[in-house]
Amino acid sequence: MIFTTKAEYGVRLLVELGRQGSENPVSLKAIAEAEGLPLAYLERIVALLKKFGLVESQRGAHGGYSLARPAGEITMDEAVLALEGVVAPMSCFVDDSVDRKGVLCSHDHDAGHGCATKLLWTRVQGGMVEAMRRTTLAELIQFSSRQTSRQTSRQTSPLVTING
Amino acid sequence: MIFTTKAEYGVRLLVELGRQGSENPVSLKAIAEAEGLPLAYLERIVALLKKFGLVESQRGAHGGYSLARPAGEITMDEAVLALEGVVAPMSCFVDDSVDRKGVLCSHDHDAGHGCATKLLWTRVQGGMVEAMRRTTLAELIQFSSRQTSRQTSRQTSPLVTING
DNA sequence: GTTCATTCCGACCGCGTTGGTAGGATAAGA
DNA sequence: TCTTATCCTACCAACGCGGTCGGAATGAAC
Repeated sequence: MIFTTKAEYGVRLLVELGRQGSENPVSLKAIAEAEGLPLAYLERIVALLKKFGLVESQRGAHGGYSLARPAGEITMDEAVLALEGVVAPMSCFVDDSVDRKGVLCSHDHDAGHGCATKLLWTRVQGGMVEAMRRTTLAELIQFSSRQTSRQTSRQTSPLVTING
Repeated sequence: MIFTTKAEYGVRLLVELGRQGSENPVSLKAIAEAEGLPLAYLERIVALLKKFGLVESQRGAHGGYSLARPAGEITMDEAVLALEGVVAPMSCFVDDSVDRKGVLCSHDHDAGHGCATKLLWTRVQGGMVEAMRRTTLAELIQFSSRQTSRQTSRQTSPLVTING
């Protein structure tokens, strides 16, 4: 499994928050009951989202959480980054779009030829990040509302079956 | 981290195998020493590749492993599938390109609206699988050979930095 | 100003997976 | 028959995950 339940629960939490509108903050208890998730665990998860500035909190009675921005301006790469930390295919993987020293890798001992897997992990990460960046929270809210009705015709990516 | 060292070691093993040409089989010991990887662990990893039909083995003295197919015909989605098993973003994620029942998800209890994260995970998996399918073993071999020379100009995907 | 609902915070903990190791059985060339 | 290699199973420590617990701080309501 790629992501942990932090990403799953956290995104669902965001969706639930966005679904409520932006009137008054929603308590975690309400969300936990609506989604059937453990409250104490959700507390720790929402802290990640707050630290990253995706949600705002109101303490005390009638307090709760609300989106810090409109759902259309929250992309999933932000959310997942906040929830899971840096998403990298491999522990040795360092994105060298910043520091261009060629191949930064713990396996550089095999002198002569560089890290053989670098190209692969770069592409994989690129594909994932691109998919997350073009998905907004607003889309997820809309998607989860019109479920079970008609089939979503606009399939953005060809969806190759891997587990079949 | 998305993948475990199985994928890392396994792909490096394949690259090393492809680099040797297809004359006679290469022993794991040679690969382990070349890549600085634990031999006993490599044995278990190569077993996965063999079970999936990506490598062939020759037992006994002067035995070893060799690619079952030309490197250009081995795509990385096969390799990763053999090494890591089914790659899914989330444990509840089921690819419904086969069985179209709408949203198959363990979180279907929230009646009315479907699984909110389904769209996201579908896109993420699609992006990953696509990236792996278009990457052949031959590419990795070629890539790892011309390392440290000039910069690879043809960057297939825009590679957005996420950990910056 | 007490009460209650809520966010906030840190410690704890069982469990499964990961990344190895150990030891041997089997096969085949010299 | 010795050596080199694949094969196979069991074992193990360390770590992360998913979750709980207990208790602060905070603020609205009465």
